[in-house]
Amino acid sequence: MDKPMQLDAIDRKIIHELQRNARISITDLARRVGLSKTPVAARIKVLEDGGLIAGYRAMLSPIKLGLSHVTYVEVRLSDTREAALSRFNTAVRAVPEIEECYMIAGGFDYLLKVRTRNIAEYRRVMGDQISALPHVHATSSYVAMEAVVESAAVNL
Amino acid sequence: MDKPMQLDAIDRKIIHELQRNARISITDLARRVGLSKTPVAARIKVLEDGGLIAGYRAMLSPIKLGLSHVTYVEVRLSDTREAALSRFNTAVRAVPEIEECYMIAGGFDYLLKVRTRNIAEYRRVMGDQISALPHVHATSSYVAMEAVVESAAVNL
DNA sequence: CCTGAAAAATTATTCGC
DNA sequence: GCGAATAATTTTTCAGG
Repeated sequence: MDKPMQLDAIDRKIIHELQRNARISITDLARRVGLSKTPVAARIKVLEDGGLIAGYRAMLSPIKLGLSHVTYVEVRLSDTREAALSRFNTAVRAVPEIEECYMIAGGFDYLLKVRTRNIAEYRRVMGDQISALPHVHATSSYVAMEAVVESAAVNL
Repeated sequence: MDKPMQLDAIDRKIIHELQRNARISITDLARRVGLSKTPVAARIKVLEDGGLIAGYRAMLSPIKLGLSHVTYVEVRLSDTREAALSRFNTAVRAVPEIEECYMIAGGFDYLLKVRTRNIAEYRRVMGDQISALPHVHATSSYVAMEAVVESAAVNL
């Protein structure tokens, strides 16, 4: 699961279309990329089996779900040895409100993106879940006021 | 496009399944939520028309695409009047390497998530695109070393 | 490696209940 | 909302270049 795959122009067109609409039929897709259905179906299978296409997902509107509160949380750990980092990573993955988590260069900090229904729920998640993550030493919260670009497609 | 929709338990099951696999058939979906196909198809249409389901997208592996470099950029503007913010927002949406952009409370800062092929490309994007965004006064970059949680599903 | 058409399998839709 | 029947598409397969 780590090396880039070799893609030609047609593969790129295919993933571009599938990123725009995961439910497009092979018939439609073949027409758009200028090939017949047979090779298009075969290429999709290669892309899926190779892990480049990791799945197909419905995009849900957070606002329509009432999940409009986004906060970024900077986390500093008290222990940054490998075992501690590993424990932290595992625990983070078990908190569903954490939509993203990256380890940041420079002092072994983490940046979390947390999505909740409102501030009250955010406080609860912060107090109950995030503060309780292993080895957390300090946190700083940055509240989002407006989503200018949200979960954009990957730039091909 | 702004008020939360009213959902019952079955709607929630439907969107949960579609978030897991956008290509599931109505036949399968109906079986999983314990209803017949007719009402499931009707519910999906309501969810789509209401904007809760915003679309269906193939999830691509950034690593397999060779797009493994993630940087968060904190941006401070020199002008935070409404017209300036609006200009900035519009310009941000035109940069495909910017995957996310939120306006952050407290001093009208922005937080960008930028994805590139490598550091060299990041420097180019930073120099050519981000620095050139309207009213940018200063930026700070935070390089991600590891993706612990990446583009997780929305927590239902 | 692709084409094109035929065949086989599924799927979505439309009813009356 | 159910379930069967219809109708429409879709995926797969295969011979041929």
